[in-house]
Amino acid sequence: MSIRVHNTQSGRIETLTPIHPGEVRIYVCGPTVYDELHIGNFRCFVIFDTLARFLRQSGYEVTKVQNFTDVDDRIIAKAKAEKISLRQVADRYIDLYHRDARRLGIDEQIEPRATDHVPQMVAHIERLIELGHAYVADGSVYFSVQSFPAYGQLSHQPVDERQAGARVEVEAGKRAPEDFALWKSEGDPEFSWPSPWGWGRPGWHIECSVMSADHLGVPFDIHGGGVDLLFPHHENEIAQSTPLVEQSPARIWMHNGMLTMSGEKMSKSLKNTFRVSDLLDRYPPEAIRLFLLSAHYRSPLAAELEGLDQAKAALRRIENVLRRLRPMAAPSEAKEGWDRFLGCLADDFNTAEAQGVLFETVRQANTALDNGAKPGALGRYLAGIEAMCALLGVTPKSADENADDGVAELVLARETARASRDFALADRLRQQLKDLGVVVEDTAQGSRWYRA
RNA sequence: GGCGACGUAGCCAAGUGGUAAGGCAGAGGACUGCAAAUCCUCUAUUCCCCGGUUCGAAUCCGGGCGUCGCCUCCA
Repeated sequence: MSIRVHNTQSGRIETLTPIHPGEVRIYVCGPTVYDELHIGNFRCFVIFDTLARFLRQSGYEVTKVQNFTDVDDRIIAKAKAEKISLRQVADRYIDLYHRDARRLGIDEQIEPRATDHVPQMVAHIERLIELGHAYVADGSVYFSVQSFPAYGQLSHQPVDERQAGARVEVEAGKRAPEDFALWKSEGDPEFSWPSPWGWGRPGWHIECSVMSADHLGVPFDIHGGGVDLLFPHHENEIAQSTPLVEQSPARIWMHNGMLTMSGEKMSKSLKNTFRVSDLLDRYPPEAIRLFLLSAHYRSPLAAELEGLDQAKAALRRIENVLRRLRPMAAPSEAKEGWDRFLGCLADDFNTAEAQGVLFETVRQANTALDNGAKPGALGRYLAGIEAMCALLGVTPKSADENADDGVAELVLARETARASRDFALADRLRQQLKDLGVVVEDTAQGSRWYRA
């Protein structure tokens, strides 16, 4: 099955044709680690994590890189304020990222740090100067946008029309206002690295060009990130990478839409963010993933608590059907719904439509269960639902039902009481179990219980 | 001002020419000692508004209105 995705650069949905057959190489713009991340940041990471799972499932070997930008004005400001090193600030937020990412089920990936690639950045910048695309001014180096006629191709925005109404950064040394810094002169040795142009630190965009080339080779297949990075970040990445390899560094540029709050983009500056760690206190991580994947990745998604509540309820529906299915189903190679599900994802990674297939399959499985279907048929449903959940990363954790705390005995005692129609005792035992956090369900096959 | 999206039920959200997926919430019914779970039916004759193209449009075209994003740090 061919996989089609939207490429911002062409503005079209294109068939993914890996540069190296059988292998897909992805670079995702990771976080700048100056603070704890919010759920909006994670929308991007969860989307591309899920995309990688889908590609692996489709038979590709996937190499995925998601960087940490660990040098930046805000990180430096924090380090100065707290009188600690740049590295210490970055480490702190990288650790917090990992804590949240692990809980949200983000798979292992290559996670390079900008400050570990400074020599490569210097070499890259030197080459740009040699090629006449960059110039030195007062110890800083700037990319000359004028030297790159294709500038604006990604954001579809001609350079000269971009400036009306826009605040143009006035920076001494720049030859043209649209030029951007590759290397910034920096006096404080605590926050700078040696270079042919004196002590300094990398400009914003260069780290992604260098790390993607370093870890994936250029060109690579997919470059991902939030649509807010389209301009100028990705535009600048293309400008500074293309001259060295004579082609755009990435074949396909994918951009996810913003998570919004009360109609506005969620962002630190608007102070309308939810920290992932706070949400994880209230919602299971699988519900958060289900929520983040409930809209098409290119659409904006409204992050209201109500949406999370709905996702939590939807997750419970999955939990319930799995609990019903597992004891009844025979192992199965065939997976109900699976092909349709993959088809949705192959069509510009439509996770919203794919979730539709998942829940349709859930309903069919429940119907089959109600109608007393054979273990083989139930197995197909179980295998399908489990596979779909696993790909989306929303498989509910099954409670540990083996803990030796007398629950099994209580459940058994209650069943005995029910059998002798001593409902008063049965109800007392139900309450006792409930106090232990255990829910008992009576079914035709006997009592079933789980920890709520 | 420029560029780009979007506007589908109470809420979230698919669907890009053939007569409205899915989830949540709500109502009724079935099942049930209780409870839960589950199933069935119902909840948008209609997809922001107005024109146009077409046998036929939520889907294409034109014009409005509204919302959002980017142009400045930003996933």
